[in-house]
Amino acid sequence: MIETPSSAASLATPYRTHTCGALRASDAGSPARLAGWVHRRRDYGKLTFIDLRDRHGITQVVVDAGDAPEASEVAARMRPEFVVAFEGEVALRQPGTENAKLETGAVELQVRTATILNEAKTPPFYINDPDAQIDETLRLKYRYLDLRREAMQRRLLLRSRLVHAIREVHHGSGFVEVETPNLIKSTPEGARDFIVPSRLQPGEVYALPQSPQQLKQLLMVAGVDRYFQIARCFRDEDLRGDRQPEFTQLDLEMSFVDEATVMDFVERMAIEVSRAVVPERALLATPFPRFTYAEAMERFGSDKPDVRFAMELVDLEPELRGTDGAAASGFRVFDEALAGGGRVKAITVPGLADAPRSRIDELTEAAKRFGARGLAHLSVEASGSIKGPIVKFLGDDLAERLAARAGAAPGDLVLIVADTTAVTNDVLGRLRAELGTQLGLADPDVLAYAWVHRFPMYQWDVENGRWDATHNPFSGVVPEDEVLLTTASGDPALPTPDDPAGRARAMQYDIVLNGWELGGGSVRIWRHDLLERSFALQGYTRERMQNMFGAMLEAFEYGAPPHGGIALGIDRWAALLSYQVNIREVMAFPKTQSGSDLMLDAPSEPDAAQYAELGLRFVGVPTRPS
RNA sequence: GGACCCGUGGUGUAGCGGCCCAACAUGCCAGCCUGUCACGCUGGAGAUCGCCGGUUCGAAUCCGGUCGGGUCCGCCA
Repeated sequence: MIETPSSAASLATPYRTHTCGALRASDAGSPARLAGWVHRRRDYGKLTFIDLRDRHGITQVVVDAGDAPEASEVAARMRPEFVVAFEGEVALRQPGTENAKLETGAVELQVRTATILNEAKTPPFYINDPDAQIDETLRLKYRYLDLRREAMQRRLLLRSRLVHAIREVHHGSGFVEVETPNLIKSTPEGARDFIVPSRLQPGEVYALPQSPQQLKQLLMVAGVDRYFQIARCFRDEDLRGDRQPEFTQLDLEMSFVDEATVMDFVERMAIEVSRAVVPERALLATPFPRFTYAEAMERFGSDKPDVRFAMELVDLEPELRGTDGAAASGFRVFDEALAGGGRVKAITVPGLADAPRSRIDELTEAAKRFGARGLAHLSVEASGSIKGPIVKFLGDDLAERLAARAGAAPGDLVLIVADTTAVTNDVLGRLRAELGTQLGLADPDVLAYAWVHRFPMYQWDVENGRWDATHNPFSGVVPEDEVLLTTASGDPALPTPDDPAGRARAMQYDIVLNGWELGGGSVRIWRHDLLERSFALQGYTRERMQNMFGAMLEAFEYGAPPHGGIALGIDRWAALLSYQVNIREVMAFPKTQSGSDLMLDAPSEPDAAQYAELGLRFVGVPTRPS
C-alpha cells in the first residue's frame, strides 16, 4: 500500500522474490514468487484473478485453468484474507486492461503454482473497502484486522517516519538518547498516578511516570548536556479523544540554555521533521510567531491559538467611554462590565450578517455554555446600516462606530461579550475557534505552528488559599520578575490573592499547532535559593518537599547547570499530520474512554495467588473524589 | 462525579406502538461464466432488534434500570 523510502533494501525472503508493490513493466518476462493476503478474488471458472495484498501494495495475479489446472483448483478455494503464495512469470497486461489505480497496474503475475499458506475466517468487517464505516468497538476488538486497512497502515507508517525524523534531527544536534525507568516514585501532585504494588517491599508501591520530568533534570545534573527520549507516559485521569491513559512524548532537556536556545532548537527541529514527514503540506510561517501569554489571550482568547485565520478579538472599550471617561453607552450590560473593571470585546464573523435567528440562538447558547451571561450581536447589512437588538440602546452612531472598530464590512456579523477579562477572552476565544472550523476559515492542509510564552508563574488556588504553579513546579521565573517571588506580607506562609507573586511570569513556553497544544516546557529553576522560595510560596513544607522531590533537591546541591527543556505529544503530532482529531487513530493499540483494551480484555481481575503474593485484598468498589 | 448521543442478520443502515416470526445494501454459501479489477448473473442460508424489568390486548418501537461504545463538562504538574 505504501512504499517506504527504504525500499532499496531487499525484502525478498524464501517465500517471495518481490513484495506486492514492487513489480513494474520492466520486470515483464522474469519469474517471480509473491506472498500475501487475498484482497479480492474475481472468479470466472476457467480464469481467476486474485488481487494479492501486503503492506507494500497490491499485485494482480491471473490463474488460467488451461495453463495451470492444479493452481486453478487451489485458487478456487481461496477466500478473502487467506494467506497465500504464487509462483509464475511477470507479464505485461493485455493492452487496454492496465489498471492505473495500482502502482503495479501495468503487469500481472501469470501463475504456474498456487499455495494456501493459511486459511482465514471471514473477517468481521471489510478490510478491502477503504470507505467502510466500521463501529469503533469492533475495530478495537479486532485491531490487528483494523490495522490491515490501508488508512491505518498509512498512519502507522507516518508515525514511524515522524519518530525516525525526530531521532535523526536530535542525533545530528548533539543529543543523547537516554531511557528512564517506568517504575518510579509516586508524587501526589498533578495528575493521578498509576500505582504498581511492590512484591519485594510489601505494602509499598511504585508509580508509573506521568513524564520523565525529574529524571531528565537529574540527567542535566549528571552532565548529559543534551538529552532526548521518545518516552511513554502514564496519567490516571478521565479520557478524551485526545487523551489516553498511556501516551508518548518527545521529551528533551538542554543545559546552559536560555528560553531562546530551547525554542530555536525545537522550532528548527519541528520544521525539519514536518518537511521530512509531510513535504506536501505548507508551513504557514517560519519563523513561528511568538506571542506572550498576555498577548495570545488578548488577541485570540486562547493560550493555544489557531493562527491559520484572523478573526482576532477587538477591544470596544475606547468607543464606549465618554469624554469624561465614564462608560455611558446606553446599554447597561456593557456599562456595568466596564464599571466593574471588566471588558467589552468582539469578534467579526465574515458573511454571517444574514444568519437566521436560530443560528444566533445557537451561538448565544454556546457562549453561555462557555461561561458568558449572554452574547450581543450587530449585523452589518449590505447597505452598510447596522441592525441588531441592542442598536436601540446604543443609538445608530455608536453602533456604527463599534462595527467600524471591529473591522466589520457589509455582510459581517459582530459578536460581543461583556464580562470579566478572563470570561470575555475565554468565551470569544472558544467562539472564534469553533466558528473558524465551522466556516472553513482554517485551511486543513496548512500547518500553523506558533509559540506562546511568558505564562503566569502561579495561579491563585481559591480552595486551598495558596499559590499553585500553573504548569510545572520547576519552571523558572523570568529574570526581571525574580523580585516578585514574594507575598505582600513578606511571609510566604501567609499568601493572599494580591501578592506580587501573582504578577510573576514564568520562563514557560508552549508550542501550538493548528489550535492544539502540541507541547510545553520551560527553563527550570536551577538555583537552590529560588527553588526553595518558589516551593515555599506554593505552600510546601520542607518535609513535604523532601518527601516528594528529595533526590532532586539533593542533586541540586551538587552543581546543577542552568537547564531547560520541553515535551511534545507525539500522538497529537502524528494525529495532526494525519488529518485526524482523535489520537486513537494514530495509536496501534489504544484503549476506550473507560480505559479498556477491548482486544486483550484489560484490565482484568488478578487471580488469588497474585493478590496473596502482594499482600493485597480487594475491599470493594472505591468511592471516588470528583 | 455530571450532561448528551448510539446499540436491529457477519458488516453498515432502514423501520420508531399492530401493516414486521423485521426491510435494503454489502458480505457469506452454491451454481454458471476466459480479461476482470467494488466483475456479472441465478439461487440459498443468516437477526426472537445489547441485557433485565415495566406499561399495553399488542413492544425492535414507549418508560425505568443495567452493560458496552462515543462526544462534552469536571478532571488532566
